[in-house]
Amino acid sequence: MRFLLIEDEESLRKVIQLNLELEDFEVVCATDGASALEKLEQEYFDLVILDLMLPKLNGLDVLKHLRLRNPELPVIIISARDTSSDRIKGLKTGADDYLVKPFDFEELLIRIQKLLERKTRPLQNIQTDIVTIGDHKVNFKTFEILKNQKKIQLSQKEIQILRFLVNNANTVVSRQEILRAVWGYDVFPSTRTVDNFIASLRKHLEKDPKRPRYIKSVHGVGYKYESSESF
Amino acid sequence: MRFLLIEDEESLRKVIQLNLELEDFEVVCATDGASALEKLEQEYFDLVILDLMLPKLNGLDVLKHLRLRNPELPVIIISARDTSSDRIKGLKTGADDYLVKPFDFEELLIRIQKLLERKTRPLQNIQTDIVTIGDHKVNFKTFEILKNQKKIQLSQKEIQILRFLVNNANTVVSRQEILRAVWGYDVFPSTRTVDNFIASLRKHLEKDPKRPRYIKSVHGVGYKYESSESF
DNA sequence: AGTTATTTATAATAGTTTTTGATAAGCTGA
DNA sequence: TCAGCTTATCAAAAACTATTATAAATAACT
Repeated sequence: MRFLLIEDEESLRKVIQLNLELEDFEVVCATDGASALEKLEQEYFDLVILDLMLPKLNGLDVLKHLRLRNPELPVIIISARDTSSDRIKGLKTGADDYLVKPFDFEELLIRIQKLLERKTRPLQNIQTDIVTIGDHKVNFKTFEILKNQKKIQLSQKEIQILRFLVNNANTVVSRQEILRAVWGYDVFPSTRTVDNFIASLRKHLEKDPKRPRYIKSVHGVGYKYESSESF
Repeated sequence: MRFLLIEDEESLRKVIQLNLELEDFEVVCATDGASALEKLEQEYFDLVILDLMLPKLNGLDVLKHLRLRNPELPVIIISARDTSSDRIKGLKTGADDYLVKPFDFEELLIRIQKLLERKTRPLQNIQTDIVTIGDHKVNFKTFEILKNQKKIQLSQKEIQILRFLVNNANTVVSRQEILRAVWGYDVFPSTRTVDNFIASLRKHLEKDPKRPRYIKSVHGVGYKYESSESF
């Protein structure tokens, strides 16, 4: 689990980070609103801990911006402000929980656990081994595509990327998400690499790779596998 | 939706009950721990609001009993006790949220809504990701507009601005607010840029872009998305 | 080791989106 | 009504993103 901790005050940040790491969470920190948004665009996180009083861009604006792209990501606000209207404002803007400073680390931990418990990705993880895409049949078990009696072998990375796209059918996924899903957390090649694999998947699957019917690009965001109608 | 409100102090109980009923929830009350447990055995509830200081059987014990039978039922504790260890004890015993008295009714309502949302998440999300605007359907997940069987891809900024407008339906938002929410960083383009995106959204969504029905201009202030259900 | 296939990087080109600025049109209040 | 300010529209420039081909690095196989 990877968290983004957005907190400008150094001592508190260090304490929270250390404690979360002791609980075996991976913690990335940001110390102001602008850099937090940058990280949110570029990396994947499972949960965000957000201080409201930040330099450059205040916490609520960070939250608004984040929610436009990512309506699901669990966000816990930590703030010294403790009036009812502060809490209401935070929750209304889209935070999942609001914790008043100073707080016990244990309470933060419990609230984190409660949020993560609920986060499950249902439907999309049902894995079938053979998927029909147009007039091709993809066998994820044997790494083959069957196209009018002809078999084509896909490579490891090709099939993994295709699997990820198919699992998230009709949803736009960013190159970062693909990298994380296929390569894992640590060592990434560049996002251009993803483009190359997309190109070769299109060569295999699309009648006209220049006008893809199934693997679509979404400019500025990523790619999307389109199966049926998405409405 | 049927709630069980467990609170012995009459005036507070009445206030909460009345307000929840105004929100169209059905509210059943219990005034002590024993009768609360009895009701929980015999009737169905979608959510429980639980005061901790109760005659006969204290709130935490009620919660313990309840959880044995019903590990999923959302429970919100309301309590005058406000130390960290009280809150931790409550949450650890299995409450989903903990609200300190005195509280604004609005905050209780928001927290209730957040809990109920999560319960029904899978289905509800599909609904909130697709919004109908006139005879168009906007899919915020795929960045598309469906307009008599035709799909149109929206750009990133277009969809984000539209989402912001829709999130703030029937409220006037200034260009500055749009810039802050969508661009976020400290270097902004001019507010004219917003006008351009509004124009292109109108081109997509409005029958007659010169006489917009949904995305209205409010002279001197900004724009307002007027949802069809506002009257 | 040598050969082949796969994966990653790079760079030029093509394609889109975003921004700007100029001008026209629209509102508002004295 | 008219002056002064706000908003709409358009086209062109700038900024950014995707695709493609090609080549280098790595791994896998015989």
